[in-house]
Amino acid sequence: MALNFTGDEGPDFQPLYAQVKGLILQRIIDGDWKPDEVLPSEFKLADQFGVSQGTVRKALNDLAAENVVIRRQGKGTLVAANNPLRELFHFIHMTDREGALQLPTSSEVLSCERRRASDDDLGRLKLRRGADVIRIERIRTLGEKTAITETIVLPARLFPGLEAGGGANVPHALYQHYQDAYAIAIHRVEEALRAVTAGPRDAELLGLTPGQPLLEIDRVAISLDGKPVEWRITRCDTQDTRYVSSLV
Amino acid sequence: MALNFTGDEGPDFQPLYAQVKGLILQRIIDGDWKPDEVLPSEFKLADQFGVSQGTVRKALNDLAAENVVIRRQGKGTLVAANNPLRELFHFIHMTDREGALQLPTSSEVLSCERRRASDDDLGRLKLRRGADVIRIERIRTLGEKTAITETIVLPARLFPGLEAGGGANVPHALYQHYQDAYAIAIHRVEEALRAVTAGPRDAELLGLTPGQPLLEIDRVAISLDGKPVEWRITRCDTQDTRYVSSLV
DNA sequence: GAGTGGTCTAGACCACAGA
DNA sequence: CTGTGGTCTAGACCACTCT
Repeated sequence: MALNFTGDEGPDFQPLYAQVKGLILQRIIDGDWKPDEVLPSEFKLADQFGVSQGTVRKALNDLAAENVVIRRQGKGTLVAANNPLRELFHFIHMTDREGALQLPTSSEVLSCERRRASDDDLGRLKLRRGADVIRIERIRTLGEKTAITETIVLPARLFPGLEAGGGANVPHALYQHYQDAYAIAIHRVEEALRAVTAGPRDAELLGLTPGQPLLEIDRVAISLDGKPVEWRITRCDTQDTRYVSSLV
Repeated sequence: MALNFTGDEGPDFQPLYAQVKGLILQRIIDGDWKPDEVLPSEFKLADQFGVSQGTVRKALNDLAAENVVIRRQGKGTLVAANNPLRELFHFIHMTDREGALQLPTSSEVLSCERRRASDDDLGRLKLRRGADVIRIERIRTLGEKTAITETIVLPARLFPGLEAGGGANVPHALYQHYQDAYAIAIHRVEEALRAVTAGPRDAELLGLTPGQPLLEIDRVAISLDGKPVEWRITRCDTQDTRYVSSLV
């Protein structure tokens, strides 16, 4: 066991429960336990790691607070999966005027191709110069209306073959696809918002007149191991919708 | 002690630690312990409530996770105060292009008056028909530039005298003022964003040409006891700034 | 040195899910 | 019925803050 017990505390000392948490997280990242699978019980993990059940419990509760696992009494501790429900709770922020969550209902891929990463791509996705990316353009509907244009940039190395067929393989629910087809779990997203004016292309795609205001959402999606794996720019008509953000 | 122990579990049964948490929260709301004051130690609270120290600990840790209190080893458990630092961490979302937090540096009150609440005011602040509100209009600077117009609506009953002198008493840091002058602690905010076009008045105040896009932030601030106490509409020029939102 | 919260352990009983 | 996580308790030792 590689755990630090009291006595050999180095400069990067971590409490036992944090070490246990890290080990469990690593095994989830490695795919030892896959999404929707049940982890061993607290007592079994405690035996494996040579710590008390209470210490494992704290580690698991921390991971649950970070939405890495889901704990259910009587059932066990599951690895969180990027299913539509999770997406709704964690990654959807658009609502209608009354505040009810609006999940995009469909999408149409306009283009999908592999190309050399631009400087912006390199910066956002922390790639090395010369890396390739897959770039997808699509439009999405919110409610009844085509209200969203999206440009999605992915490291080509992580998503081999995704660009095949010009986007014929690209489903609507991308995060679920990343998980199921590439074993990449989106853990959290960082978003930066601004107001922009619709250019001629946006206006045409969304049926607006150029110059109308759009909400631009610049989102980087971060995987379980903390690396940026998707950069997405969403432009959204907010005449009938809102972006909600409830913060403490 | 009004605590439910095992046996008299009604339909609204709550675990002990949740009951203790509620009692502590209520005493903070009542002002028994004021912002920046130290609560009694875990053992003293455990004695007062007739539970074990571990149960109090869980209650306090929960309150700390909700930013109601701050726990410091060796020092004690403090009631969270709306100081500039807290404001920066919890309520500021504007950054510059590089992502560094931009806190508004100054403000100028344009108008401040008491009036009958509009229908929108009633809905947002959950007031009864006929209630009065205080309505403040001001502009704020971000970095070097006047980039923000704000309309703030407050229930007049909660903030007596705030409108005196047409806003001469209205300082820049409002949440701190609510806390210090009116004992009202802003606990969290709910925000809804959309993109709008600058009207003639916005354009004039911010030095823009009408029609330019602005980010509109519609924010309701919620006090510790869960009631809406401020409604604020912020319009912001996002040419040089971004609104950040980091969500799990 | 005295007092605080932070960590770790051990054991008890309960509520829930599923065979 | 068995096994799971949820709650509650009790006690030990450590790290930090302040006097």
